[in-house]
Amino acid sequence: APESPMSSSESVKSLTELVQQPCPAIETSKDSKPHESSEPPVSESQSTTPLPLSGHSALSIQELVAVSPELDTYGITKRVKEVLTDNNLGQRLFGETILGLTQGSVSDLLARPKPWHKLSLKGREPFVRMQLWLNDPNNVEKLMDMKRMEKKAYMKRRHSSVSDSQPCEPSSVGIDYSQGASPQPQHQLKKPRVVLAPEEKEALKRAYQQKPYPSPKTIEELATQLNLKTSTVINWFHNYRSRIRRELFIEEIQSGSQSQAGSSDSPSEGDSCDGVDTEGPPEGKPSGLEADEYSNATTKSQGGQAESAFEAGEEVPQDARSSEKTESFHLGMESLEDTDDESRLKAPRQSSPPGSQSSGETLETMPNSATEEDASTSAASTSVLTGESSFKSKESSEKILSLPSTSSTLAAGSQKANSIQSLFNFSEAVSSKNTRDNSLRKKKAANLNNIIHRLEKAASREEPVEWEF
DNA sequence: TCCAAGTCAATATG
DNA sequence: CATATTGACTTGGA
Repeated sequence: APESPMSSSESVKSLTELVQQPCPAIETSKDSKPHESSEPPVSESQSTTPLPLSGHSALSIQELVAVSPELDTYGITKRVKEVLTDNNLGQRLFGETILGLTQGSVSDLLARPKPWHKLSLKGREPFVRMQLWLNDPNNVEKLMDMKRMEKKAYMKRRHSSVSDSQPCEPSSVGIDYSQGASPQPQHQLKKPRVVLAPEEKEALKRAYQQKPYPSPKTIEELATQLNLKTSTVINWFHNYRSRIRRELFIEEIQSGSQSQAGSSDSPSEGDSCDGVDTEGPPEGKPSGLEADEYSNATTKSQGGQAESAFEAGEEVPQDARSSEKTESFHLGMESLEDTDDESRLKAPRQSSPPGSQSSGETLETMPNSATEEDASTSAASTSVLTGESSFKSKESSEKILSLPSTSSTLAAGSQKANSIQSLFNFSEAVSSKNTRDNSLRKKKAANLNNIIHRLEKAASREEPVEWEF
């Protein structure tokens, strides 16, 4: 139903051609790459292409990816989703047989595709596979067959095990865990999977707002205070950072470039914070990707404040799990730093009440590298807290760095390609919904921290890095 | 070593 | 059942 008028179709061509007809005879056996030369070592490793790969061309997917023109990841996932739902094909089947990925990964990929230019070679692979699949006239049919086969196998199995009530057939490979006895005990060999409580996540998010890249010391403290393993805290930060980054990417795609300097959305602006963060559900685009998550610390400043947010958890030695914890602390965000030594500049008392205007600049400064931590922390956190106001500096910084925005200046081969897709410019299609401006803002603020971090890191270096935020 | 990018796989949700 | 979320792990780069 949703429109999908785009005249896309052709863009696809190029890739198809690359696949279908290039490579003449040259057989392969160990490849003798027809291309240039580079990278003599590595590459092969082995098979690398367990999947069908439509018609099995002589080229490996990796090679295809390497020569693939820029693809419209968003458009591809959109079409794949359509085809799958229209034909009642599940992500699991599709993922396992076409992409070689698990259901969860497919779900993620389809829901939040990253723009092509942000993907690594590895990350592009699934998209090339999807494109290939879309180009295959029998794609659906093949998958349907697979589905049937699976069902048949399943039926067969069921049939055979009918007799005994306990189909317990460890079957499969490997040494079964034999004396498992009752499936109750033991299992602990597989780790229970940590599940962070909402309060713990909140606390981590607050910590993130203050310092996206906590020092080992800070991490240690967080772990202790939240009663979590250090590795869990580290992993959480890694995951959170990269997931926030991804959210920013999709914003980038959806809101299309459009980054007109100048006026921008002046209205609103100051207000916002105020009360409730009314997540404007007003009207929604079809595909609801509302996922603001990552930023909803929502933190409307106010009240609370001071007091390291975690103080509470401190004196509760008993096991963390299940315990509700107090949860009381209102977003006190404030440096949880003081707990440790700390000394030198104390974070400004600053509670964040109204009027607290950010400390604008701060970036560009930071010349000295040593001691970073503190300085950046306070600066960053301050701006984050005040959110709105900090924008000023944000924009200025962007200017300084001249962000490339959509960049993606193709370059794929010599422009001769002409027909090569043009996708990727559906920009204004959906205009901007300043609805989520608020959350967007927070995300950007978070991203700013990231930028600052990288700037600092590069500060001690010369070379003209390539910044793309 | 740290980090980012990709994934997996357990488990939430629908 | 299917799809979405998410802590942990794997790779590869510096």
